Amino acid sequence: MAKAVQQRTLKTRAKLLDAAQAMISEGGYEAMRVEEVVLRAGVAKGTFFSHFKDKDALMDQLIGAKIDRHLDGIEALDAPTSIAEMAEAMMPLITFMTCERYVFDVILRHSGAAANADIGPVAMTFGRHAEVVTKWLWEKPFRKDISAELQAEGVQAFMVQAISLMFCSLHNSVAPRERLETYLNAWLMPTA
Amino acid sequence: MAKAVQQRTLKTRAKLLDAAQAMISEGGYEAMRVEEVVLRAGVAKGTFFSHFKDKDALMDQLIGAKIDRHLDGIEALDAPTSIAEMAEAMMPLITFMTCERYVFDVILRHSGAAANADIGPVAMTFGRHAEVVTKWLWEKPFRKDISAELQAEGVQAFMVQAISLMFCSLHNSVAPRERLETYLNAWLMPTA
DNA sequence: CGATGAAATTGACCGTGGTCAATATTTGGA
DNA sequence: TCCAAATATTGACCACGGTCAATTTCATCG
Repeated sequence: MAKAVQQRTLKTRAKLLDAAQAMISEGGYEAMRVEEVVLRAGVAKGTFFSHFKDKDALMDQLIGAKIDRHLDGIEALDAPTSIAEMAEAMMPLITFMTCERYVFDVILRHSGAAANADIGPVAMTFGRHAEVVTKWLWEKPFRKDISAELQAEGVQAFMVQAISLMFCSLHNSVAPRERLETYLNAWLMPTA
Repeated sequence: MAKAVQQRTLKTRAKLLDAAQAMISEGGYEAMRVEEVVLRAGVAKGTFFSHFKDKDALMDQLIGAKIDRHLDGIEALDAPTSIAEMAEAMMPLITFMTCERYVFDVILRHSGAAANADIGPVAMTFGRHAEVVTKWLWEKPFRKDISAELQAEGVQAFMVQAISLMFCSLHNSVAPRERLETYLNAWLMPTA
C-alpha cells in the first residue's frame, strides 16, 4: 500500500531541482531565488513549498548532495599516514564549504540537524564524514589514549573552526589548510 | 571636527534599543520584529535602518552586550585548576548561548565577524573569551607542548562543537557540559 | 466508462525585512 | 539672528519567502 508517489510529482521535483541548480551555476548559491526557480520550472510558487518545506530545505538537499560527492572521493583514499596528508585529503571538502559565506552558513545551520528533530542531508554528511575519519584513525591511530570516535569529533570541530576563522577579518591572514594542520598536530600528536 | 553625533540621535537609538529589549524580554530573541520595535519606539521604519545596518546588526549588539556581561563574571574568577572547574566556569556563557536556537545561530553567524570586514560586538566577545582562557592557561598551564593561545583556540572550538551537538537530534542525549569536559580532558590533558 | 476520493497544483495574498527620495531638524558661521 | 550645509527622520514602496482555500489531475473500483 501507499503507492503514493505519482510520476507527475517526480517530474515536477526534477524540474525544480534542475532550475535551482541552473540558477546556482550561473550566480552562486546566494543568488538563488524561489520566485525565479518556479518561473523557470514553469510551476506555481505554492508547488515549490509542497515539495520543499522551505528554501533552506532545498539548499540542505543540494549542498548535502554536493558534500556527499566530495566524501565519495575522500572515502576512496587510503588512510592518511601523516597530519599533512590528512589535511590534504580534506581540502576538496573545505574548498567547497568555503566557496561562499552563505554556503558555510547553511551548512552550520544544518550540521546540527534542522531545528526540529529530523536529520537532513547536510547533517547526514557530517555523520558520514565522522565515520570516514574514524575509520582512518582506526586503521592508523595517532593517539591511543582516546577513542577513534572522539579523535574524529575533534577533527571535525577543528575543521569548522579553521573555516570560521578564515571568514573572520581578525584572523583571515592564515589559510585554513595551514591552520587545520596546526590544530591537527596539537590534537592528534600531542607530545605532553 | 566631526562633532557629528546629535543629542537627538542618542535619544532615538536609546528608544530603539529599549523597545527591542522589551520585546525580547517578553517573547525571546526570535520574536523580535523590526516593525513592532519602531512602533513602540514611536519612529519610522527607515529610522531603524539609519541606526542599524540591518536587523542582524541590532541582534549582534544586544547579544554581544549580554555575552560581555557573562564574560565579566567569568573574568573575575580565579584560574581554574581542573578541567571540571574550567567547564563549570564557562557554563553561564554556554547556558545563554543555548537559550534559543536562534541566538546560537546569530552568534555563529557573527563569531567569524560579519560578512564584510568589520568586527562586530559578538566577534569581539569571541576575542575576549579567547583572551580570558589564554590567561587561565598561562597562569595554570595544562599542556606545555603548545602555546596557551592555541590551547585557548581549541577550547573555543570544542565549546562551539559541544553546543552544536546539543542542538542535533542525533546527539542531544549528552548534555553540553558533560561533552565539553570530555573534549577538554582529551585536549588539555592528553596522556599519549 | 463514469464516479469518487486522494494527491498535486495554483495563484492571490500576507508578513516582514530593507530602500530611498523627499522632508524636517540641527548646527556652526557671518 | 539668519542662512546654508550637514544630519536625522519619514513613510510609501519594493523584494522575497511563505500560506492556504480553491481547483485540477490522477488512480482506483464497480
